[in-house]
Amino acid sequence: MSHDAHRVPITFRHLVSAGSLNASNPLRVISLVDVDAAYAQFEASRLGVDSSVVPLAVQQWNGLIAISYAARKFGITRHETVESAKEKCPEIRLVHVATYAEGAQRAEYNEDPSPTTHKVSLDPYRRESRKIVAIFDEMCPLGAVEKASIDELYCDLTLAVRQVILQRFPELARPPANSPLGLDTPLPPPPKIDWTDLGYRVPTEGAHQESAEGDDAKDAQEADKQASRQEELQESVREEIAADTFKTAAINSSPPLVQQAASWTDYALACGAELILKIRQEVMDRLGYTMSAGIAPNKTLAKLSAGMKKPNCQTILVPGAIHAYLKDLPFQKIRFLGGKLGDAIAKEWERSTVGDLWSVTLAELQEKVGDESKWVYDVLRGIDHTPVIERTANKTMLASKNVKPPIRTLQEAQRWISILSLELCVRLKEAREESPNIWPSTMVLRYLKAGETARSRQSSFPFVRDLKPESVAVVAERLWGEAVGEQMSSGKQLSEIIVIALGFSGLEAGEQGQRSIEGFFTSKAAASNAKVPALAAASPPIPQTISSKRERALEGETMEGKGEDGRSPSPLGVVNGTIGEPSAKKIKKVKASGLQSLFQKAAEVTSPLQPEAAQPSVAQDASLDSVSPAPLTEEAPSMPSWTCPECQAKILPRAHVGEPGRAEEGEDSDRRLAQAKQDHEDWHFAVNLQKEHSAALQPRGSLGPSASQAPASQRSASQKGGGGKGSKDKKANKNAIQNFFKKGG
DNA sequence: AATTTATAG
DNA sequence: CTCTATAAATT
Repeated sequence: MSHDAHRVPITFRHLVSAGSLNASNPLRVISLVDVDAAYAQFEASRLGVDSSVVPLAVQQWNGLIAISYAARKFGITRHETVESAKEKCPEIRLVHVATYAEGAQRAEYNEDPSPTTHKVSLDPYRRESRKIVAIFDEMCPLGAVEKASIDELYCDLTLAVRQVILQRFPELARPPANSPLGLDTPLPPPPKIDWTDLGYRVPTEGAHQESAEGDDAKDAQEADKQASRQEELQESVREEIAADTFKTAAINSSPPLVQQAASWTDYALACGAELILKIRQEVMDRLGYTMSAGIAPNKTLAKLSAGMKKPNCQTILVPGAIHAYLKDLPFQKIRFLGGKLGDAIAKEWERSTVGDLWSVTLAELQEKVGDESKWVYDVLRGIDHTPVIERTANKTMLASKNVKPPIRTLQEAQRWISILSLELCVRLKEAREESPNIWPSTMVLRYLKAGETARSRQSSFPFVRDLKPESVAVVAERLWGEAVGEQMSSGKQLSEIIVIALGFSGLEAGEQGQRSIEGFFTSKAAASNAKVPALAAASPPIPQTISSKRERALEGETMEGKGEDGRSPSPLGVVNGTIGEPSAKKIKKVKASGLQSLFQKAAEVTSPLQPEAAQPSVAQDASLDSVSPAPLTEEAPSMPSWTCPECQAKILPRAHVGEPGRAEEGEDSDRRLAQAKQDHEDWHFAVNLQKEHSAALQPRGSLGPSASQAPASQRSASQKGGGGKGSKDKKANKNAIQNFFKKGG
């Protein structure tokens, strides 16, 4: 499937236009990075052992929740019991997660915690996670960093890559002066790429490739077949460990591998790989953790790629490799197809690989999966426009406990509530170190009675600068009382509560927190309680509604409404502010799952420029221009000229030239002015991009092996203890930069 | 505000 | 697939 011929040429606009900064840009570069066996590495580090060599597992009660790669070689897997693991590897180092004990002020590594008295704590891992995220934030100043989980994050490297390309090829900032197509002039042929050290490349079709890295993953997998020959296995594994072990695959040197880039897309991905390599090295240097990464044109493919070579490897998936790779991939490995949706599809068509489903039409898909169909259809073809959302802070935090034995009395309830309250308190406090103004608008108490379904009770939660566990507990107990209190208050114990959870939601970085906070006080002012208003008077005057409705609306439009796409963003969060979405809804909705929004909105955006998979894409860069609504809304439609706020240049409507396939019935000088403005802004964009100094990604000599690390001096700024403030400023600055680019200057 | 659903280690 | 966490839709 050599569809190169069909592919739309990559133009200057794609490289240089702020307006082209959308999910369809062929130079889009996304990465998913995850910490290898995260908890195991974290614990190993804490204990001063090398988790790549020492078989180690993290245990939670009697189960294992993380297995070091060294331990995996013994065939030990997640969800295995401690006993079973010891059988497979008698010398395995087992570490129990930290726990909160009654009366303690914080989670600790207790000797032998019991589920009857302790509560598991993942706090230490969240802390490490934050450190890692901070490094990414620091080193990806131009792109969004989205924390996907405690050990995974996405980053959008598109801008950083553009910057690198423009630094290396300054002449690309402007199309040739005499080019009639202007920004729509195709870029010159792409340069060569030195793949040395950039990671494993998923083989492109036809061409048999060698891995630039070791074959660690293969070795790692190899031992996974256990059964009766456990002894031999242990033996062989030991030898293996003694012999070589963990090559620092991504860092080792391999014979130079220089190739002509198949396209600028490939070159861009290679640049992304350089960046990720450096960040991974930085994380290794500062924190000592290995990570695996995928570098690809979108989130789905980046995630798949990251899983291909582990641990400590990064994988690059270029367009030319997508088709062959997806063809035989079990489709249920695709993100979000691993659950019920995937099962439903598998059952309906009795297929298992992505390629198997290529023959299913969109219409057929719609019949069975309704609103998700477009997303599914696209993702099966390697297309995924979901944006990387700048988000490193959580919106909710929940501390839950499966209580054994079940709670039967108020005293027992209070005991667990105090522990859960403490944990929430600790976590909120730590979250505030990063976002000082963050506070939860709501507190939620969830509980599960034996044999029933979960229930919950919630109420608004007041802002308190110096939050104490007791304060949290007061609210929690009130909720408890409302929920089940009466039944057991008088000592008569009824229902058995087997799960109790306490959480915060509506966690918002008070950007303009002041206002919000004031609003809270003024609206509920009443409670004349000085410092700890509502809390002191726990029961009666708790504010009913902090109604963050306006804030949500605001968030939806301000932040996400823009998306990366200028017109139809598909943020994970926002579902309502859908743009024009008339048709999509009518189809029967078999699933009605929470994925719909995500899918359908992402799908909405057609992606003619998508370099991915079998897309016989059709040309129409035109959309890029229509993407700039800004000038139209902010200026009088009839305005014959526009003055650049940046340089005061007076811009006149663009002359009639170029714009193939776009020759509408002219007359709209407005449109041409908008174009001219866009071009002008693009120019600023390019210039600024060239000026900007990327701390992380320094251009390395044309083709040589990765050049020296960016001098620490250049990026030092923050990082030290007082990280709180520093990282905040950093983030603000970053947002400013991003906004600048999004608005086109 | 309450409840349910989906997903993922 | 023990438990824990998160996001979001529905009502």
